Amino acid sequence: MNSSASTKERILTAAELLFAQRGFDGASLRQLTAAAGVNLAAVNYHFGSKDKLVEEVFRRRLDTLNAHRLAALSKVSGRADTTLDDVLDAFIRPALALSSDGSGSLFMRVLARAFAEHDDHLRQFLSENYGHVMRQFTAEFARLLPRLSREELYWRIDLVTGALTHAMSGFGMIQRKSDVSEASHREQTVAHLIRFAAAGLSHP
Amino acid sequence: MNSSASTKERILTAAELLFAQRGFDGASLRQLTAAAGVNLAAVNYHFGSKDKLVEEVFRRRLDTLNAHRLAALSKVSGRADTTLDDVLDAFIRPALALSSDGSGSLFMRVLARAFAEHDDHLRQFLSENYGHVMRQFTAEFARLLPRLSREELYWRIDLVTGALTHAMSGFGMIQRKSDVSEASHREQTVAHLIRFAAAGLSHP
DNA sequence: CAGGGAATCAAACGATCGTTTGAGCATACG
DNA sequence: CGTATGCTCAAACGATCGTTTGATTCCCTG
Repeated sequence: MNSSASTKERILTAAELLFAQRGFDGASLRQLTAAAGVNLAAVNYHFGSKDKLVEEVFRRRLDTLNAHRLAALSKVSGRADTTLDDVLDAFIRPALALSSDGSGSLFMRVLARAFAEHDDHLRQFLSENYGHVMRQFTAEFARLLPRLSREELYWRIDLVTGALTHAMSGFGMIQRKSDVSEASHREQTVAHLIRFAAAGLSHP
Repeated sequence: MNSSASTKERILTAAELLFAQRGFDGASLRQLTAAAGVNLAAVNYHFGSKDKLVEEVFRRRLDTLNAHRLAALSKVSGRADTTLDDVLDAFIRPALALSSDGSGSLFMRVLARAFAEHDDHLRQFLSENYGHVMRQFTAEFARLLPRLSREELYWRIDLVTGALTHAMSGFGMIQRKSDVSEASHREQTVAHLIRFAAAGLSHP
């Protein structure tokens, strides 16, 4: 573990890894603080409780992820020449960029766990802090797919969300071949997911 | 809890509910046996350990689910006039039938949890016992989508799996309107998922 | 009716959990 | 220099975990 980072950062990084590997319940504070190289009491001192630590793990990544998503969306939102692919790109590319920077894909696995857990408290936290992002994207999807009823649109967005979360949490993610650069591999993956999502959203 | 069922069945039913609600770690044997109305020691007596109980929860549902899937697949497999929708129907309909019979949708949530957990032991158990089903469906998809490379096919099947698991675990599942019968609502949902999956699998 | 294996029971086992405590250490300010 | 202040530390707290034990009850068979 990087001993130059602050105690809080080291805890957050170790927590992200262990939450991805063993789940929120499965990862104990003793494993976690040992991996981070800090004292057991440091979690409660700096974050208050284990639950607050979980929230901070989400906040740290989702703050930048959603900022990037909204920035990308604002560039294409409302324009007459915007395509469905443009909006999906704004949604998918920032998440994949997160997955590429070292430990980033771990966070998508943590997010997949949060979806699988039907924990009310965690869902409310995510909804309160980051629901507006989904709302903005949904509005733009609705504009580009006027043929779909609200019910139909929600259905398809939900299915696409499931597919993307599943894929980006690293399940069947095709391994990068050694003769392909990291950047071009990511570009291929983005194109891949966009094509799938666009087909699922806009099929007749 | 149904006091007429056997102790093993009552444990399995209560376990399915609590595993869906709180996860495999989060649901304790004390909560579980109390909900089932049996003694704490009954789990270890009848199943050997908590891990074995988890496996039995999967086995009970997947045995019949996969039998139905393979039976439906065998009716359309290899025929010249079989369509993609036919194969998807064979895959989706049995799962949705499971979701409809009372506590069945709980099992899809348990399955979604199993996907989110990257637990090696559980994944190996599922692969060993039920991997052949996915292999048979994959072979049939490959036959009907000869244009796709193996890599491309695996990608799309993985994305579809994520979408279906996500949806059937009851996330955004549209509530049945009171003026629609259960049977016709299920029929609509099957058609819905098939259309989405077909679009995602076969798009150009 | 007597005997015996299967099932259930209350109770306890050691281990591990999240959290709290109070002493000890560092650095910065009057 | 003395003393706040922020942080780290080992140790302990009570609670809960999965599992085991040994006695007791149940029910079938000979």
